[in-house]
Amino acid sequence: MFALVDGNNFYCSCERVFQPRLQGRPLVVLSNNDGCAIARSEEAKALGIAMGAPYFQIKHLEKTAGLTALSTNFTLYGDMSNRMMEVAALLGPEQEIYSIDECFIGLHGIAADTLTARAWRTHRQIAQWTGIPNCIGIGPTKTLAKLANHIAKTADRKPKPYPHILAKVCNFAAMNEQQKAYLFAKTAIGDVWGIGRRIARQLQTEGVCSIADFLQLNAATVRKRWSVVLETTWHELHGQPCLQLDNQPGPKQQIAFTRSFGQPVTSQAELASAITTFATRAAHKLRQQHSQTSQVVVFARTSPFRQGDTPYARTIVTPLLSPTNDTRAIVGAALVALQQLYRPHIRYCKAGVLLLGLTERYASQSAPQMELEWEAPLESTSQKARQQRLMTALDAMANRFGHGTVVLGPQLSANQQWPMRQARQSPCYTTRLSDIPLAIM
DNA sequence: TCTGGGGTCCTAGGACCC
DNA sequence: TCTGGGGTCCTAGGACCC
Repeated sequence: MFALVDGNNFYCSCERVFQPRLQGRPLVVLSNNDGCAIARSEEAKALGIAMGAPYFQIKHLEKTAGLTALSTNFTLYGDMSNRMMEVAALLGPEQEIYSIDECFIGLHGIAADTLTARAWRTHRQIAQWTGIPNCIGIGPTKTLAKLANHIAKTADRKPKPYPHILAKVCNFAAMNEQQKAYLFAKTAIGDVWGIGRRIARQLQTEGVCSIADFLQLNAATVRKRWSVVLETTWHELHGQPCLQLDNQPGPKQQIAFTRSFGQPVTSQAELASAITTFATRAAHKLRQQHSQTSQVVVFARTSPFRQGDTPYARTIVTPLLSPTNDTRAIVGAALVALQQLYRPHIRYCKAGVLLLGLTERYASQSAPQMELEWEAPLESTSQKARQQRLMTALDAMANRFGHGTVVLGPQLSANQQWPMRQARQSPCYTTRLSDIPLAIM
């Protein structure tokens, strides 16, 4: 058995913990650059604000409907997430942290008839100890646990189609076949984890609208007509587990640092400044997980929304001679790519750096890829050691004093217009001494 | 005027091998 | 004029997730 624990409207709920005046009122948290709504309170949803709605289209609701819009504060959300996960972990012996606001819990060894009561206790503990409202779904597969969680959330806020008794905590294992059949018939196929808009539309044109319809299909047909991925979902919905709990995720296989610009960027120096920053940050992430990269990808593009601008988008992949974790080598490769990519008179609105072909820095089994080079000898061991000490020092300064305390030259070469707009960010209540809230007795 | 960021997995097709 | 069969590895692109 699996449980899925999920914080409701997570970013909004984190803000409300420290600003109780936002309780019961429409609230959205905006994406970077205060671009669009990426989290909405129930009251904001009731105003008809869609996920991803551009801020400039909903701004008027601040005056007319009491809407509050906040910039993202990932430091706060990350810390609140850690606290929620610690409490959620008490539900069972194993935990997979699936995203910032949800985790799977492996429930093996726990008596089936105690599961629902146990989940209710965890639900209340998370609410009481962290202030985050949450829902818990339980099922014999991960997909069914996700589905149970979806039902628990929906039943909590709407009277239809699910009975209110399933609100907040929903346990498939505690239901009889008739009850399950009712829920499968009432749930749209697109609400299932792993079935996105594309596949849902294709299924609907074949007359498959509900989960019940989908379960009627033949597994082989599903695989042939769609994919092995969808067949997995089919088995999981039938109660046959295919997806394991992954409680020890390995290092990431790719690392990205990309940003939209607050204002369009046209000059090469400014773009080089941005790319240098992005590559520096990506290299920092790379070292934090003790990896090295063998491919640096740089892209830049115009806005898909601005009509009248000449559309332009290019991606350049640069393979490296040998894997590295050195910021200077990664920035160097990225800037060479930028020279090939750059065109004047283009209004760039988004750019990024991706690191691919990641390997473990200290992998003992395999010998590292070496350079075949006649002229210059390979870097000496002492050079490598010095280089690593330099990177360690850079990371220590970034971690202690912040990114941008020490930077490579190209990052400074332009008056930086590209940093993000974040006009309305809340304090880092839980992670910065000066931001800790005061309780006046 | 103003529209996010960071991931994973699978598959088809090309390059290359013997 | 006529030109095999069976593999692996890599990459780009598409689908999905939060």
